[in-house]
Amino acid sequence: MEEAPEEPLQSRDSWRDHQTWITTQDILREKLITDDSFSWKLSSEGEPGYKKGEELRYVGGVDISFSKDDPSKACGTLVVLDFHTLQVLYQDFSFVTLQVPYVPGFLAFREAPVLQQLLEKMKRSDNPFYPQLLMVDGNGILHPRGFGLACHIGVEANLPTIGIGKNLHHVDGLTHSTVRKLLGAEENSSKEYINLVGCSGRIWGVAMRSTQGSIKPIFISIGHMISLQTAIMIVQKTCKFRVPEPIRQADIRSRDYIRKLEMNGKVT
DNA sequence: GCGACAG
DNA sequence: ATCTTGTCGC
Repeated sequence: MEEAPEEPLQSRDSWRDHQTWITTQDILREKLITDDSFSWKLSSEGEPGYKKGEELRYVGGVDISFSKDDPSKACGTLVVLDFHTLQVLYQDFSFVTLQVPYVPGFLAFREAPVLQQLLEKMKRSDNPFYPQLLMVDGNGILHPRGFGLACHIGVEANLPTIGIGKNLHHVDGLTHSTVRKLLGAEENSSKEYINLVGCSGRIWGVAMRSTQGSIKPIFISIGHMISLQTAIMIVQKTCKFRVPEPIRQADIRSRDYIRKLEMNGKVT
């Protein structure tokens, strides 16, 4: 007669968190700026009356890598590159234990805190290399509620951001096969990128062949305070390989950092 | 109903 | 995200 089915306590809690997260995203999204809203210029050449120091120079990149032994141990990384030379001017790491799980659509609640802390540390110390623009390993508005990790960090740090996805997050009917079809289409064969138009007609970003002849695209979407057109241009100018340098350097150095820790047995 | 689903 | 070597080609 003991028929009371085991109350799924954990699912009740995670449902509550889930709703809180959605509310948070909806509130923060009201502050999102989706066009160019920065003081620097892209091409200072020939611009009448531009002031030196106003052009884009410091481009940041953030990424997180994980321990292979303990998936909750992670290394958040922030790098800043010179926009023109693509040389790394600054790097910083934060080794942390993450308590929040990865849930598709809620990546920011897992990864944003560490990355924001790295930005904050740089700003507090008035570091001259503080980024004028940040590229994020994860999507911007290409997200179920139009507010991915890049938007989240952009709004909370009040910084222009661009979202870079290495895989497509299925949104508004966009699928892997949709993109394959579009990129493979004859009329698009010469284009470097194609708009990601969902069933609703909304443009969520672009799929870009960042390297000549590369099959696997990257997915660019706006984060905060930047237009898609400008974002595309900047990504193109920072791509030596498939992934733009700020993201790639953050990724490489982040893995390197965590690998060295594991070598010294500091993780396990 | 089942599966898909950034990192 | 992470587990993983060599290998084919410019």
